[in-house]
Amino acid sequence: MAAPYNHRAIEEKWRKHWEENPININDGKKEKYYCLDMFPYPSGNGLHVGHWRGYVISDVWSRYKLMQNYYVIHPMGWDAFGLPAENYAIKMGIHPSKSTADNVSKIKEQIQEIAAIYDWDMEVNTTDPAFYKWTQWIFVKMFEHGLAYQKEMPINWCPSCKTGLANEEVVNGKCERCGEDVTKKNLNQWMLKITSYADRLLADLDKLDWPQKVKKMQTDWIGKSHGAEVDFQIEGKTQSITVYTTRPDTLYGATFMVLAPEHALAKDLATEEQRAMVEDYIYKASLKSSVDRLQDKEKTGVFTGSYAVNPLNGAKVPIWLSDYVLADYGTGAIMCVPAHDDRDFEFAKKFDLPIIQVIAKDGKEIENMTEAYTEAAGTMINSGDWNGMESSELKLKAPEMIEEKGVGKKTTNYKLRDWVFSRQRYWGEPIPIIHCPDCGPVAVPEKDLPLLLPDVESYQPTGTGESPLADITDWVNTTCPKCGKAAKRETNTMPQWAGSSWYFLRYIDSKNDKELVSRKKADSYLPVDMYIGGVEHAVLHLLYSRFYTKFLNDIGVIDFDEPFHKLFNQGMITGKNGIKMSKSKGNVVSPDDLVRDYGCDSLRLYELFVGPPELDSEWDDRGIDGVYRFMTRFWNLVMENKDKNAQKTNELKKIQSKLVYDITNRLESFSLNTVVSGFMEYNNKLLDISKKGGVDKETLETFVRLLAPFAPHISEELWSELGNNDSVFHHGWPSYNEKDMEEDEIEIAVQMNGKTKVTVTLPKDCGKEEAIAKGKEALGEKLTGTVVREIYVPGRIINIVVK
RNA sequence: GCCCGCGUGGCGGAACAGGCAGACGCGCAGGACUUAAAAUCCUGUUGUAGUGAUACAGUACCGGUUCGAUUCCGGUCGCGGGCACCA
Repeated sequence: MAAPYNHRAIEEKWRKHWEENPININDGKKEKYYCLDMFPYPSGNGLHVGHWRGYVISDVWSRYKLMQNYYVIHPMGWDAFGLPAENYAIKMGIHPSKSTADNVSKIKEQIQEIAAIYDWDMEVNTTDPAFYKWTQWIFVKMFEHGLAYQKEMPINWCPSCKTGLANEEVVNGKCERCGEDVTKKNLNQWMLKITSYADRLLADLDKLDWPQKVKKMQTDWIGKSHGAEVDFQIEGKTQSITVYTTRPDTLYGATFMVLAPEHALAKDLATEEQRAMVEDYIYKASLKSSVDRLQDKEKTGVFTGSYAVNPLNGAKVPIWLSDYVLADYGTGAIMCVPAHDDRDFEFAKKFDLPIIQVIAKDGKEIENMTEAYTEAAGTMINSGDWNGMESSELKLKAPEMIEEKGVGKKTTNYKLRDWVFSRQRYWGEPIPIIHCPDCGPVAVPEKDLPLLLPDVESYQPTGTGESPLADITDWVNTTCPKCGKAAKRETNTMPQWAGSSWYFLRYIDSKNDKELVSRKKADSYLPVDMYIGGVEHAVLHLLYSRFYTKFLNDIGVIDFDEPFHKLFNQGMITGKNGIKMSKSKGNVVSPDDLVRDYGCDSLRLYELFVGPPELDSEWDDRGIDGVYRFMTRFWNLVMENKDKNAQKTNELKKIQSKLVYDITNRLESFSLNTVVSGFMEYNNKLLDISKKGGVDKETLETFVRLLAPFAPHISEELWSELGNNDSVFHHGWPSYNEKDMEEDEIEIAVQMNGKTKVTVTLPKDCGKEEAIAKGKEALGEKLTGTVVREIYVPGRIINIVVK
């Protein structure tokens, strides 16, 4: 009796073996393949089975590429700065530098349980000064190129995390991290001018092999629109108000204007009688949080008392203020066409403002309008010289026509805002700027980088809008690098996204202290070929990384302008009923016990078997038994047959080729759950054959080679049991023989009126006449009625249509 | 409100390109082995009717295209996700 499957002994043996004899070697000749995981932040809770799945998927893919003879770049690192790590530290009362280091070593141990082929020599950690030196260096370069600038403005503020947030970090008016309602706070902030890359960020999405969903989310986030800016002269003043509209075709229907309460002219426009009301409205609007602003569906507003002139027809239109107009989009002012815009319609109804239709729907004006007609479809009416034109055509031409008339210009707009980059927190990269009373903001010289984060006792956020660093006077007080006079350091830190926006560049040259990455290495090993991670970063990290990459390309650090060629988003593993795994819900499944009881190989297979990798799956521990049974049976199959010297029959030839064909196709299309079911299915077939006679060695070896990327330990062990002395990963990916898969006879279904009645076995190249005859014969007595049509699709179906 | 995706047994899920729906696995039921249990192996497992071969129904619902629809088209309902006053 051969040895039973002992996962613990086997896995321990091969882990040690791989450590001493690495299987992924860069010999300088092989083509590279860069397969990257989204690096984790070192949470104190450790890994759960959901994290595992992503890492298993990327490792399977990496090992597959390895077997296809690539030099595989498959690194891992730590996104250790930022709010989650700091909040954890505060909660536990441990200094973040210590708690993150502890968590990193804990998680690293867990990640090593996966037995992925990570190259730990490449490891990076965003909190390592040797790493963040370059995070700061990029900021300095952006500052020098005018892409990092300061601005005093009301920004999103999380009262619980006590810091400012980027637009991307506010989800439904709440803080992305802690769920607290986000308020506004007026702060002087460092901003990154991501908007100057808006067009390229949008256009280059076409180049990427990414899920449609993610591309669309980025497209929507960038939110490019085409339209016109139109100038409305203020009555009795020399100034005019510029509005942005995507519907210049409706300009004749503009019956009033609305300015955001924060608009620069808002106060000046108030007449004596209206002044008190206007100032009251502006004050109240400033107190509203973004949640209030979202939730208050009911329109509010105040009349300024002033009027403007419609530049086309000279009509006098009242100027109102309302918080439904956003101050930071377009010009912060809009022209209102209540007949053709829902929001303007609602506002006009509430404040009893005139409604003029300028598009005739189906050739006539709508009587008793109860809602706005918002489509650009119909003939123009009440529109002076535009009357009779088609609205959809006019919409496209109007911007130029307005430009010709000298009352405005054609323009585009984006929803994307510049990136609020300052955080009033301790645990981040200090922004390397010195504020000099004479020179203004001056970058810390490159020779002084990294600018170290000072080690302090008190790192709690202050909540005042000042960073905790502001209290460290010896650190704050310095001299200006330009003029040498006394100056103060910037005390805000960078957001968590700063390090993660470029870390993938650093892995391939992680110890270089002269450059961010050597150009030679960058040209050889970058960009990333396959990027695997959750979909939650669709607009945050993935947009920021693309922005950074384009900038670094522009300044010549790298020679490409998109970081990630292909993106795969794995689904989430949830607890029962689709509830997200979390410590507070008590439904976290740790991989540790499963690895102990079933082995790493079984857990790897089961992580894939639970469902399609791109979809969310509910975790159910029980299913792993099935995978473990498969492993045992396959083990027994090989052990029983390895020395049998069984003949290779035609049947076995066919099975071998079909196995390679099926597994490869499923793997290529990332249908990893069906790869595993395929292994089970073919194993069952071979067990059957084994009972009848035996399975030849080549078939067994082929199976082992295919299984290797999925279950590496057992595959290496069986590979050696089959008499091989080297690693199974050095034998390439198996190929199949088309001829061996050909069938002489094919069983096909015989239908009557499209419903299958019987099956019949036909020769491979059976002609129609013979096929129909055999089909009818097989139907026998079931064939009733008059035959009106006979359909034969070779290899697929016979269908007899009767009446 | 707008945009995107998805609805298949008791459960997770499969079905290449419009051609035998339910592969594979879990669970469950019965059997073998065992003093017994676990493990293992075998058989069955969409529903209804029938001892049975078999018949009919069936991929959220209604309709269409087709010899034939889980697959394509239109509509309805349900679930999930994204955006959310962006003019």
